Amino acid sequence: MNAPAPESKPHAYDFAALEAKWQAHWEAENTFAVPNPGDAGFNADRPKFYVLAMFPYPSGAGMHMGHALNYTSTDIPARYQRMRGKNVLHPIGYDAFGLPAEQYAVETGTHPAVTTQKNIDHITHQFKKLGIGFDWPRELSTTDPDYYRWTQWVFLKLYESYFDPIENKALPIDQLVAKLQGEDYYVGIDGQLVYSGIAEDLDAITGGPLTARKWHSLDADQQSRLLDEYRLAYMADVEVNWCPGLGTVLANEEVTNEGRSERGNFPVVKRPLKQWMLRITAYNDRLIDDLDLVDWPEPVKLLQRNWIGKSRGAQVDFAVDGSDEKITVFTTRPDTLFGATYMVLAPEHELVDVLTTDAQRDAVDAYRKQAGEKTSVERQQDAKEKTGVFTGAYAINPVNDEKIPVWIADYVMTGYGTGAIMAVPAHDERDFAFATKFGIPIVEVISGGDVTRAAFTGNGELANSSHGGLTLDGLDVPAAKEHIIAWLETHGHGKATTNYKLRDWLFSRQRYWGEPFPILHGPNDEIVALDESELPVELPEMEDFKPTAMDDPDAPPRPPLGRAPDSWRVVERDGVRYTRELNTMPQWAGSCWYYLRFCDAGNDQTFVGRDAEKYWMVSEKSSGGHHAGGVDLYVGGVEHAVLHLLYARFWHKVLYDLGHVSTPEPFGKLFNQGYIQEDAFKDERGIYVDAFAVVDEHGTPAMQLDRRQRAESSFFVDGKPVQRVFGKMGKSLKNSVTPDEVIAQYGSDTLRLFLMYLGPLDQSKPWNQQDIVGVHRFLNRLWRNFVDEDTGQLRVTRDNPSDELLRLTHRTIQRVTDAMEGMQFNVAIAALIELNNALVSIDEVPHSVALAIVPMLAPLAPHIAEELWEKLGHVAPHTSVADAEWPEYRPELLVSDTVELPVQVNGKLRGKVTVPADADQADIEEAAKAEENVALHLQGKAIRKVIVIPKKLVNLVVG
RNA sequence: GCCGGAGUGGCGGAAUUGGCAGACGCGGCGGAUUCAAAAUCCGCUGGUGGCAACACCUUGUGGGUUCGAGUCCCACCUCCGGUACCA
Repeated sequence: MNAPAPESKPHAYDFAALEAKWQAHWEAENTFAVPNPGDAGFNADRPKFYVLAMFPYPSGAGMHMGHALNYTSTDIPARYQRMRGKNVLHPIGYDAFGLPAEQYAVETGTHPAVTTQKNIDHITHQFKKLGIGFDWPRELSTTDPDYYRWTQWVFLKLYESYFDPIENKALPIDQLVAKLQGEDYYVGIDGQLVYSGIAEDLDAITGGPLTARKWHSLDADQQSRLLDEYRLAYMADVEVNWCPGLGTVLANEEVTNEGRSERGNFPVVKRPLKQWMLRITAYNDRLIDDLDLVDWPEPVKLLQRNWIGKSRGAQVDFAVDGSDEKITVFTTRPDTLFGATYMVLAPEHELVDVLTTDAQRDAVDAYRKQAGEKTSVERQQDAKEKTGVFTGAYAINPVNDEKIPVWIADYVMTGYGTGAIMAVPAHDERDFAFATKFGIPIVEVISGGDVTRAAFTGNGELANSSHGGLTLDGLDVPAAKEHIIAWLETHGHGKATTNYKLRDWLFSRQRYWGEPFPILHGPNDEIVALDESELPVELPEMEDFKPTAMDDPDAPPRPPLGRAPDSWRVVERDGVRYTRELNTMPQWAGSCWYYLRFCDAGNDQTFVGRDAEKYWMVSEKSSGGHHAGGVDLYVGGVEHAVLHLLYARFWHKVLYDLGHVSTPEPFGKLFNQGYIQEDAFKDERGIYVDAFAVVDEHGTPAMQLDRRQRAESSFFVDGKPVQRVFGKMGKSLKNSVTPDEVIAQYGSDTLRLFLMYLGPLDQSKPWNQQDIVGVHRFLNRLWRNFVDEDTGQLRVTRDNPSDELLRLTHRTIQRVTDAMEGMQFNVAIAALIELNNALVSIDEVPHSVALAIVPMLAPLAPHIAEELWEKLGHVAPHTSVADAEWPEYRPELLVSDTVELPVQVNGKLRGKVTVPADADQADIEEAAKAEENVALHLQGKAIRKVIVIPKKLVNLVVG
């Protein structure tokens, strides 16, 4: 890229100098640090505005254009709201734990803390070069012990709490113990708690006096295990994605569709391991219901609802022929029970071994082995071609006592429902495909389709559904559901239930670079939580923090902290040797509550001070009860729609239940900004071409060279077709531009404007480098309108603007203000350009126009706005434009005695009339008919109807 | 397959929410400056016809509601994103 041409004029727009000047000023003055309630300088009269961009992972590559877009898009509303007179909290931090830093450290032999700090310094410098107005004193990193001390503290709160089913909220576990001691609860079947106050028929619910027990009848070990069943943080044997090659478990999203690790491409196997889990499923309903409280994009809410996946249906018990076992299934279609012609268990289902007959054992074992080795891609391919094997066992359909075969098949999964289904081939597409393949009977129980050809899943009238005293025939689907569920419940064959897709959150990682758990393990496997006063548990210094890779997928995991020195690993208390928990928390942990820490980042007494939390998190609207409060504007990519945003809501609700925060939801308003796409292009020889010399028309990208390139190169030809490659941004693909390069060439004001001008903020759009000159020209033109480039004199006059300019100015104020409120920064910039273009032809800018345009520019292009504001000199020296008032839209200035109306004939514009503003309809009608061009078009035709929309238009209907 | 989002000039995109479609920018064309180019500045630029004034056409396709539709309703097509045997 060419260096900027040397400026010939002594007072030309020198972005490099003035940006450096104002960045130094903001830094020296701490302009964007905002005081908390109780601090010096805190102004309680101002409303608050808490705006937050999802904090970055500080990678070695530094900031890319997506980051620049994200943080500019919060800086603009932050500066705008500040000018609207609010106390604005706009903080920044770093989500710095995680695998990339650890891997980089392993490769280079540098400690992750060192590389992390280096990366943070780099990105911090880039933020400052971009001119983002962050509240720097509140800066934090999740890797800082002063921060993760409180992450550990929240974990303790989770561990020390349970979810009370009656109160529908988290309570301290002590309260559960008190209730159990007070005999408010029985311990029923499977250890579930039964509240004695609501149990009318206790025996039925608790499984009878033999299984229902009181707290005191349990020994100490049983008591503690029972409590563990209820804690929000608990240890359990769970099926996890175990990656032997990396020596760690992986989250689902870290596993590719091919069943391999995203990093390193190692095989990943399912295996049961004892891991920490968080009971997010206790909050299923509240996580769904409270979405109504927040102002989020509907698609994101929907994504979360689908992710939680609530479905209502019934549990039905099927007796097994010749056995005491029963198979429990979940179904959303209990109305089709009479059409159940076989059962399917997931291959991993615990009853498979018990039920399989000797004759079928070999076939079943072979199938299970093969199913277990299937990758998810193969499973997907099997979605059409069903596989399975008969176990030899038969179940008994409770509604008609018919014997139906029990199969195993991998189209039924362990993870959902009970891992077993009743199969109704007539009314379920998957069952239909399976039954057709294996010759299982298809019984139609709902009319309306042709079940010899395809499953019918719609509503219709029940048929073939009578046996004994039970009949569903003639009912429609919803009525049949209701009827059959009542029947199942009275006959003890099942009950209405609700099922969720969401699983509890696997919270252990076998990694070094994460938060250590505040947990000790005793010699008898007992779990001991540390006391708050013992936090933080700092990561030990270690030479070798590499995860242990292994070949044997069944070998026990060996987390890196297992190699920590004994001084860290072993804790002695009262002569008993305890070992610290050796796993660390996943990367999501730190981001679950960072927005709270920003309210009171320096507090070393508590995770967030009461008053600070109340001030920043409780919005004015939330007192009305229709708004959840929380962060006023949270901006980030949709990729976090279900993970981070769900996890954070869960933690927040626990903290809310326990009385530590004031709002039920963390993020009142969410805005998803789009991605910047970085296309790359190859020509026919497979050689990457400069992405900036490619135009894309109708999806067929082709070379388009500008005049200079055409002159220079005989090799590349205009119109030569090239192939689009969706490659990663990078030098090798010739499509990479860093913010630093653009800032060096055009300045950060230009970059900021350009990023916003690319298109609507919530849409993804390609980086189109050649367009950048447009906004750069705008800033240059603006500068020239205000400053004489030869003398440096301000070209501003005290004269009043012309009516036309005054009108344009106020229309611009209105448009820019609306655009700011609606996050339509591209529209705001367009309006400012239009106003600025109107100034080109006049000698001097009227003072009143200057006082409108400069503040409006300030959130978007703050450096040049500061410089011009200072030159305007109508404010005290060293007062930042950031403290200027937003210009007021004064519609009364636009009121005119007359109004110009478009006149249409049959809906087509034929002329214009100017009438007095207070003209009545008859006057307007007369004027319209008299208009020259209109009269021409009327030409004697009869006017059938006249539509007059006051202050908008006149339409004459003829013919 | 299901769910969600979007289709407007050569391109990115505006359109006060039913009222002059194409703001603003890029690109293109023409001009100024320059020895020449880059950069910069000025003008023109949706399509078709016409020397012109002007006329007609135009918001993915087809229909509908309305005095009037890019905007609302119905059907369809295409692209992008999410998800995937969830019983």
